[in-house]
Amino acid sequence: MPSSTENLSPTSEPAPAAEPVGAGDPGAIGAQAAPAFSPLYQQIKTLILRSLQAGEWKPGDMIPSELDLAARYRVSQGTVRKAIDELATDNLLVRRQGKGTFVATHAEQHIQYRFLRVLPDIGDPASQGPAERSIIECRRQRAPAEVARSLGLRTGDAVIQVKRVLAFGGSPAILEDIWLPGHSFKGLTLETLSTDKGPMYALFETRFGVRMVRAVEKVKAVAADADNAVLLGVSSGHPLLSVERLAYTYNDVPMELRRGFYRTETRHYHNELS
Amino acid sequence: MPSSTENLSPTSEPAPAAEPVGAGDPGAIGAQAAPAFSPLYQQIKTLILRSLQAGEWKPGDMIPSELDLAARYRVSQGTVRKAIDELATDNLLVRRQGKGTFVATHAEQHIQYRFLRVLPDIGDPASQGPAERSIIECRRQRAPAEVARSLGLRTGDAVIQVKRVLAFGGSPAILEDIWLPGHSFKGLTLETLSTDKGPMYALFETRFGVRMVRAVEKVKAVAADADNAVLLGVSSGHPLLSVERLAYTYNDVPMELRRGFYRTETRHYHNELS
DNA sequence: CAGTGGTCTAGACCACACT
DNA sequence: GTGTGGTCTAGACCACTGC
Repeated sequence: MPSSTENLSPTSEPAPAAEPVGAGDPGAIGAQAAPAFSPLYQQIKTLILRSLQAGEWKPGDMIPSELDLAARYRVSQGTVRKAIDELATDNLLVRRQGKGTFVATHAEQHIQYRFLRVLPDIGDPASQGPAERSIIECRRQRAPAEVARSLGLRTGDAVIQVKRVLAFGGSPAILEDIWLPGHSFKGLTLETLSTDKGPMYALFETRFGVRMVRAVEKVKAVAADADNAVLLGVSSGHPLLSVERLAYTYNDVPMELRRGFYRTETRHYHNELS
Repeated sequence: MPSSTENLSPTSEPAPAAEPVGAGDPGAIGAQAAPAFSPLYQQIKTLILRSLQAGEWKPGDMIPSELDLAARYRVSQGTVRKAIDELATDNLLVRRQGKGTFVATHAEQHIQYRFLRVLPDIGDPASQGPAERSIIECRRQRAPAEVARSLGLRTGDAVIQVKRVLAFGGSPAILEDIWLPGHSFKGLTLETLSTDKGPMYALFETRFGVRMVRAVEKVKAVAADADNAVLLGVSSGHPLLSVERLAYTYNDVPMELRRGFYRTETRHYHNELS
């Protein structure tokens, strides 16, 4: 349990005498017509996000109670609640009644890889069992132009490339190429990846302090080329789903580019619209 | 603007003397251990949903103000607010500050077909221009087993099948087969579809009172068969994205089954994960 | 100006989890 | 029991819209 008063163990927050979060003087910053009005709860949300980025609370950790945070930021519980509500619907935090509010993590993610949108055509999601992963290669290299651009690097910067195959029930299903900024993933080796069990994104959290928060995917239908065909056990020209993913950490910083080829004869990419 | 007091023009709601929405006696219904506890705002949400289904407020309409609804349901404004908040995040309602809260609609849906997840690989979304639609056929027929099962009908029940092609810049891009329950779409003809401008789902709202609320899609990569190849202007065997959509109205009632084949050489299916 | 949604507060009470 | 999040209320005030 956290210490009773947050102020007794000051972290990076202003001292007790601090202001109630920029109260009462909206628009004093910009000289121009920028409306710049921001609700209190939004500002609180930003402060919490900052603590998340700074690693003050790590994935899986319980954050201070709403009352503690309200005292710390000098606002009412309701305002903190609204800030946390939004962070929770963004999947950055997880509320657990009676227990507390926790930093979301890719480990223990109920019963699924969090971002993997593949389901078997028939049977329940669990029927395909866990994915069997085999790393084909993991090497440090210079970023090709396109990869660099996506990751916000310069061409030639160090990146780590991982190539792997996922199989279900012994049958290869997904071939993935993954690019990671070398700077943030120093020390990632084939050995590390091979010994690890559990989602790759969970490994990123524990070993590199990188938490993937959201991602964008571009899906296409393509014909298998010779190399992919061999690795996936299909004939050349076979239709495959091409899934290109850009994953972001906090603050919309891109941290992973992933290109996957999916066999979809007995499974599909699932999506919900609303 | 709505009349000042809702009670003076009672609709289907209980008279003024009614109870405050099942207050103070939780669990009095079931004899068993069913916890059955439901927050007040959830009950309000259900009541609002019921009014939406019943057509008391139609797509595009403004619903009564929060204060009016609070009076009508005998709860505080805050409780109504929370109910509306959830309906708004579900895209069933749209809040407009200073104006009111409105029933969401597929017409005027800012600047896009609401459920079409296709974007050009390069350039901004608008660069592909509006889709050029050509209806190939529209016929009433008996539901095949699989279609009937998806739509919750019996095999052989009347359904309307629509086949159409969407093109961008004169180049065919999407071939769609659409199945609709005949019962709910009486009078839908090729003529109707051809003359109409605007999203098909908007037409469904105005002409048939059917509003699509959410949908689920299954995406696969397939090879074009002879027929599809001709209609899409590709060679047989060409990789296509197969997108199977089941769309639902209020209350999770399935109302449309749609199977699309997408050419994805210069565009992609876009998806956001979080 | 009045009417609408949006924010913020303060306090009471409920439901749940751990000890 | 104590502490946590969850619900509900009531009222004050702000921001935007349109008359």
